[in-house]
Amino acid sequence: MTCRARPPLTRDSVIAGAIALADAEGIDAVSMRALAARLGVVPMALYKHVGDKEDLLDGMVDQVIDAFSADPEASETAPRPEDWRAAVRTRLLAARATLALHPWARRAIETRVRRTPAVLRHMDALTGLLLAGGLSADLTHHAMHTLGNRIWGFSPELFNDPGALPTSTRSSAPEPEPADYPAIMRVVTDAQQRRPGGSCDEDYEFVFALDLTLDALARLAADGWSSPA
Amino acid sequence: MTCRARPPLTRDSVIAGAIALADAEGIDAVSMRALAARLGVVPMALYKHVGDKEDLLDGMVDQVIDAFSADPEASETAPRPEDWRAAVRTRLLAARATLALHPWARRAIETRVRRTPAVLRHMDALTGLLLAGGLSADLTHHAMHTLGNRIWGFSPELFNDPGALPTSTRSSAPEPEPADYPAIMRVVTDAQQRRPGGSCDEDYEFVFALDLTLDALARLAADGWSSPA
DNA sequence: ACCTGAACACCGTTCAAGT
DNA sequence: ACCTGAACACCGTTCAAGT
Repeated sequence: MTCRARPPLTRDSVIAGAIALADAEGIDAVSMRALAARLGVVPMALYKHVGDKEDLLDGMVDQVIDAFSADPEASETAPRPEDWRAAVRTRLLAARATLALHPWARRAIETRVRRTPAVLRHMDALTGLLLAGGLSADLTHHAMHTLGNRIWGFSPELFNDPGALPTSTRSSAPEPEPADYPAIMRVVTDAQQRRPGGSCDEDYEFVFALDLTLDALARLAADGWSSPA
Repeated sequence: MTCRARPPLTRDSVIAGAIALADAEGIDAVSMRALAARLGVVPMALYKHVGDKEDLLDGMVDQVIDAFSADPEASETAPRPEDWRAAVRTRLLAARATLALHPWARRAIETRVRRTPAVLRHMDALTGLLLAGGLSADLTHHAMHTLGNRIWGFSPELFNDPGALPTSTRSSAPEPEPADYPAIMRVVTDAQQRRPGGSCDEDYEFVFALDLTLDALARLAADGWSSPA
């Protein structure tokens, strides 16, 4: 006899379970076995719904990106093509807001190699905004590369240890002394005076880099930049 | 009786072995057990020289970065502080050349969280070039964040599948049709006409983004930019 | 000081079988 | 169609022991 009615698994419910697990316990806790246990099922049951673990991770990223690539509001926020900078900015900040809900997604996106539908949809929307803004196809291409991972709403982590900056190897060798890195210390000291909390304001750095890039691209576009050779 | 004289392991030789293994078979082939086998030793012998696998990976990244953070020529190439843009450019292209020899290093760097001595040395040298060039500590800080992973000589991968662009989920759902992504197709078609090989010229994209960023920073510095509020 | 052997608690994935 | 059980070939790491 069937003991308890359990809604049958689907690809989406398996992926949603994996996202919930990653949100709760981090991406390292997402193993096929742990996910199966959480869904009240034997590990092998998952393989009817996802091809393998890579496919599961692709699905997780796709489902998260869907939240902003589906894009309910982008059509309202970019009525005029000449506002492409504002439109791009809005879209990338929306991506950033979504990603903030799923801290594991940043690293997961970096390691994905497959281009899933939601990923393509977001990239296409962004590319479309640049083209509509009057950038040439060539300049648009370079613009996408220059934006890089910032199209997903995150910047690379630079000083990424929470808290203290200089950390060292576990064994051997001289411990890194602050005095050995005077230039870094000067910058860090300045930043700490400006922001007593201590570490970097990642949101500010994201916007700074984004606006710097968009400004520079707008200038190239206005100058009628075209590829050398 | 000792059968064959084997030079005793050291931390550096263990790490060098891991780098050789990663170069030959990829980073996924680097397991403690496979590395031990390659070094003709039992897995547990490694733990006398590295703390754990994380420490091994930190060591690998550190040893690779050492190749350009040790920096024999940088002192010659940046004699005049006002040439900071050229000096930064040279240093990052050197980093890129080193990284090209170790394709696995890109992903390894992205996942590292520890700041090892060679990492700090490179960051400090770069920070120093910007400060010497007359950028304020604050602007230098934002510059480092803006450069992001490009300080290690790589850009984020955007269309990173070798060959064809649109790839899909393994199962279910509509296969992504090129027609669904008209903006991407326009850009890709344009790029392919320009470069019949097909895919992106990663070297060109790296330099494009780097110069765009350096130009924009130089302009801010010349305008005496300072942080709002 | 440096290396070994056996064991523990995990992985992802296959295959053949159940309902 | 969907799920199960047992097994395979791996992991990283601990502990107590060897030389």
